[in-house]
Amino acid sequence: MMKIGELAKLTGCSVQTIRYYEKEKLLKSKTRSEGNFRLYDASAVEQLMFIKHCRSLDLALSEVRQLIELNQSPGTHCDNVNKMIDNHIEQVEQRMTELERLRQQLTSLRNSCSNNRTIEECGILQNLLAK
Amino acid sequence: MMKIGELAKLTGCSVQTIRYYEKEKLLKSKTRSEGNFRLYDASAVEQLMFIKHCRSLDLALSEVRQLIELNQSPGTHCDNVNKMIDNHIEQVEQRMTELERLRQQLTSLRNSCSNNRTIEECGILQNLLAK
DNA sequence: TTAAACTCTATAGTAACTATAGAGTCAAGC
DNA sequence: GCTTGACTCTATAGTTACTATAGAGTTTAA
Repeated sequence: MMKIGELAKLTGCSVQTIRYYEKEKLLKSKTRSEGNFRLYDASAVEQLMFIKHCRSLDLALSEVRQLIELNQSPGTHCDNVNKMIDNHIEQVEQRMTELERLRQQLTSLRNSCSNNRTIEECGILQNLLAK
Repeated sequence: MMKIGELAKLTGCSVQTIRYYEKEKLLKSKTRSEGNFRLYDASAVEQLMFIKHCRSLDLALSEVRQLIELNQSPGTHCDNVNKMIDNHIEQVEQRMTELERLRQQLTSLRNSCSNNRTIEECGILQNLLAK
């Protein structure tokens, strides 16, 4: 059994994050020491790495919570897992489209000003102020 | 002079947002009515549209605040404006790169599962749980 | 005059943490 | 046995740009 600091080191999560996940009911320590310290076993490392992996894919904690719950019913269909990932891919693609449009707007704005101008002459500010 | 509701309608901002911008020192009403209602003139519409325009480009309110301040010194150089936009473009491009990587990972994850499987067989969960 | 529509301030909630404060626990060295 | 330092505990506030109340006061139209 290890204390929270060791779990943090093993997983690369911060101690506060682990406590936060506990508060959010994503990970619980099975026992406490006499001095009220959280104690974890190897399965906690697995569970936390699972969360970390999900987060690296930008899944929300609410989605991670759903996945953990789904994982408790091994016999049921996994359609909802597939749907979640499909949704997520769609969101990512939508955001990419938005950012591409944004990039074009910003680039065109940037091109409206050259160096060595004054605030008064600044093409960028003129554009932002227009209409 | 108009009240906050009319300003909101003219600019497409919500009433609460306008009050929030005031709190954040981005926009102040010059006077109040006898009954303590905020009163605005045409220049407030301009100022608010400026903020809205900046926000549509995803500039942070702190950056908008800087731009407003810069705009008060017409004679100085506008290098900082240009730099801000350059920085912003860089951030957008960086985020796009991240999202592209994410999209690939999610797609590959999605391909690891087909329909009509159980949670136990789910390729996605297996991947997420793996080491 | 009364009801509806509007406005005011202040406060809490959102997401996923991070960063304190102030107190308690534990292990090592003297 | 005592102290020091490293660690842990809970609780709370801060981050960003709003949104959504609550509870009170103001104004306008019927």
